[in-house]
Amino acid sequence: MSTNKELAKTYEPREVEDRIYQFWVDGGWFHAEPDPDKTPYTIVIPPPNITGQLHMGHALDNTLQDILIRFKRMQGYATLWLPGTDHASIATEAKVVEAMRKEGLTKDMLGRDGFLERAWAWKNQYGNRIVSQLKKLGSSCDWERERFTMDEGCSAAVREVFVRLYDEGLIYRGNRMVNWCPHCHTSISDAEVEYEERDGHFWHLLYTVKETGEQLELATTRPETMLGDTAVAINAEDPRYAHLHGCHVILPLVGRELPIVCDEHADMTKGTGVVKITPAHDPNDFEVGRRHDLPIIRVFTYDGLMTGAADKAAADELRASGKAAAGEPEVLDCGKYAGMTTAEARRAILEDLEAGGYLKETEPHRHDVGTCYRCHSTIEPMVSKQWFVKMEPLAGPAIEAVEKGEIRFVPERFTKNYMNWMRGTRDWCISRQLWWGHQIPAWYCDKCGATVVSKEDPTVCPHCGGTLQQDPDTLDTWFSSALWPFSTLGWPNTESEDLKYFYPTNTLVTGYDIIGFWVSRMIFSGLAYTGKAPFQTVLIHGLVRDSQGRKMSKSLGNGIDPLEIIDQYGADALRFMLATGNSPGNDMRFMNDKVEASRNFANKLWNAARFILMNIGDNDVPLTLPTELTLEDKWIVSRFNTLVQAVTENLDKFELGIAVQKLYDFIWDNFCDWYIELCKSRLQGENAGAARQVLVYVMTGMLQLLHPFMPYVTEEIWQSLPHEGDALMVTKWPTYDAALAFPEEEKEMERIMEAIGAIRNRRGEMNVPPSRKAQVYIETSFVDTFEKGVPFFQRLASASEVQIGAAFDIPGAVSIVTADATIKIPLDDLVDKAAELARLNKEKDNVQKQLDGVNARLANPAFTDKAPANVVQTARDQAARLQEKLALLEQSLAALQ
RNA sequence: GGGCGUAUAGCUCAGCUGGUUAGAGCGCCUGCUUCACACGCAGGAGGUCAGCGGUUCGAGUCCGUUUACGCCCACCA
Repeated sequence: MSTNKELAKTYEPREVEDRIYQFWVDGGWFHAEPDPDKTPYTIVIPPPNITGQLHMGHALDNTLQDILIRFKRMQGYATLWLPGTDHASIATEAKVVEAMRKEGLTKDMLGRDGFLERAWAWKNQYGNRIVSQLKKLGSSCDWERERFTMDEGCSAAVREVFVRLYDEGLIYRGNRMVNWCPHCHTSISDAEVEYEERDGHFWHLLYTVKETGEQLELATTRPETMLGDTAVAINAEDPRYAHLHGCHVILPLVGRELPIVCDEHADMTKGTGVVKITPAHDPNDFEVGRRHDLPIIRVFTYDGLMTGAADKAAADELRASGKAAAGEPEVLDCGKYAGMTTAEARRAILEDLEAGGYLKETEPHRHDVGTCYRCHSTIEPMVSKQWFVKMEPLAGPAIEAVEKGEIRFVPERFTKNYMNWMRGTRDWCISRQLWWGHQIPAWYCDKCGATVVSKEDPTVCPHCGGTLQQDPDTLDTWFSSALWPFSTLGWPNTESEDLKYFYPTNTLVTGYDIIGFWVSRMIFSGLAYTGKAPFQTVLIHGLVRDSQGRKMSKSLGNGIDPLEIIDQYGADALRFMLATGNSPGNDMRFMNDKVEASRNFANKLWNAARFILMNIGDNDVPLTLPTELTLEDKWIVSRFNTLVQAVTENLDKFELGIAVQKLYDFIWDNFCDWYIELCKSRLQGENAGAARQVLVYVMTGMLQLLHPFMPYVTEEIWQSLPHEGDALMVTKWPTYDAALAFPEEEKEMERIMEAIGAIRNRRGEMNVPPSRKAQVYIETSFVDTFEKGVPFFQRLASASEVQIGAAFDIPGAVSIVTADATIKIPLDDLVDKAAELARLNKEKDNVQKQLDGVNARLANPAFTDKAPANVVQTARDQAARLQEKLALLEQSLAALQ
């Protein structure tokens, strides 16, 4: 079937993309089903947040995935690219709260159910935006399988895992030090804390020793925590304070008596060697507190204010009721400081300390401050009752799987990154004080205080029949993301056909910035719950930066909208640009020039197709190669054959940037600049049919190889060329064919091309316009080869007539020497004899220099003995060629004089 | 304090397991209304591959070291 039609002079992506995308969708070619006759190839998408808008990072990530998927699909795999979105608990909740705020509403006013209703409405309204944006990019996802981290299946998987881990003792609840974001009003995991360097101070305080009356100097960066101090630590080995063992200090402003404890945490070499201990608000101090069984006194509220009488009363009441869990902190009524923000309290406390003579010194100090990854508020370390996943038993197998090579990172260096993360990680705080997300499947009995953890919602307490309250908290978003590779395929139903067929997945494509957040958690989750590594290869890419190398960010306003780029240059140009000049794991800069170059390339291809179509006209073109191939046919076919092999290999090795470069070079340089030009004379003559066949054959092959990178333009062209089948995207990927390798013809053709290049070069240097044709005499021992090239010299080297022979006596002619021939062109009137002489001499020197170099190597026995035979042979051949060229140059020089 | 990355043409970057004279795009210079394409064609200039040392017959590529920049991790009062 062929559907020839006129193509516009320039490629107009806007008129093509949506139509082609719809055509693919209608064809059902994105959809995958388990097929016993095929091998599966699966990628699960890193689910973008429903709050998100497509940014360059998504564009890169999804372009890479689509390239791999389209490649594998054409190779005949049962290819599944499973799409979906992430509920993004904190981000979404913040958006919904913000929208409510504008209406004067708060969460508390709506209540949990009312709030969730609004959140779902928000999700339904905006959650699909990113999906439609992914489609714009050309992503060939199986949209029939689109998933959401809070859909029924994913939620079931979450509960299954939670209950299982709880039963195995790997999930526990307790009062621990967590990172508290006062702004988002929730705990966050260690991974979600970002450290920022900020200016601060060391405040040197004086605490009076009760027993001796001496003043103990200690430094702190956070004086507002002093109200919660429950001890002062010194090092047992410190001779300066040996006499204070067992003594006490009086806490300034508060008057509380604190023990002086000996603890390794106190470092003799730092400051005065004395540290104040605030177990409720510092991770180190918390540990010191546990070692010495110190009271934990909380002085901040969860809103980041100083605690007051009401807070204390609430805590005391809990305590009195007997329901307080182990390690439940006491709460201080901060008196005059109550209700202040921590920053206000810091100022007030410092003033009071100074007034009381307790502040010895203030010293400027830069230090790292933990901030919330979302809102960048300063994190308050707080003792709080949260749910945790015990990491150590899970990390072991996850480390092993990578060590054993079951999972491979590309590039490999990120293995180290992963290992560091896995080895160093502490227990994972998974509870969040949010409503949007998976509510923790734990219930507490009002009556007997029992904790019930269950997959199904229980109605009454199984122990005493009392009423149950479900834990109000939700799970960390990453808890469900961690299950994504299998929860989306039907797990926990292990009989699911999809799960059996498509899992484990093959390749995970993501940025290095979420190895800790996501990749590592998927790995230990997959191993723990399915017994299998969730994927074989993790292809890591870098960040897309702005043209100055800065991270694209909202606050800088330097982000570039991929959709605008698509609108302006086309999705193919954007994709091609993102895949070009980039190696795995490295950051890249976004530059308009690069997109433009890619757009130009798409247009080049388009015009090559136009040329072919124009020459096809009404003729039928068989989709095979003609029986008789000319020299130039064999050259391009053989080169293409090599290209197929190279590109396939590169793609198999995830060297997408290299593959795309080879395609670019072949299409532009070999095919357009040479082969099409070489064909032109033949297309006018009787042999045009064969030329058309080869043109269509090679063009079709190029379209196939390029399709994963530039799906739209290739499909559009393919549809207008003679073709078989419904769509380029489901044609069979080309394979190397030994019968189409013509190394001899390639060499012959290159001799001719070199000669043409040399002539152009000379004419260019002499500023001879192409319109001035000239006779060309070729002295060569490759007469047959050059005979075949006569029309090429005429068309591409401005030759009028071409003579080929052993020797020509053309007095005053310009002479051009290649390794295979001396070319003489009578352009007497244009020749500056002196310049000609100088040029020939210069070239002779150059050749001589090269020859000397090669000869020196060949004369070195160490080289000839130790270097591989083919390398030595190459050097010998080269020496021979140079020798020959030198001789020809000398002849030309002699003739000139 | 650990770990990692980058340093190649004016700019942005490729260069996989070491092997002829190190490549591309953009920019620059010279020509060209050549019947696909000026989003084009032909030609050209431009690089001691950050410095130093080493391994090797041979190093942009491997090893060591120095410098500059960037990133990640780490509880440092």
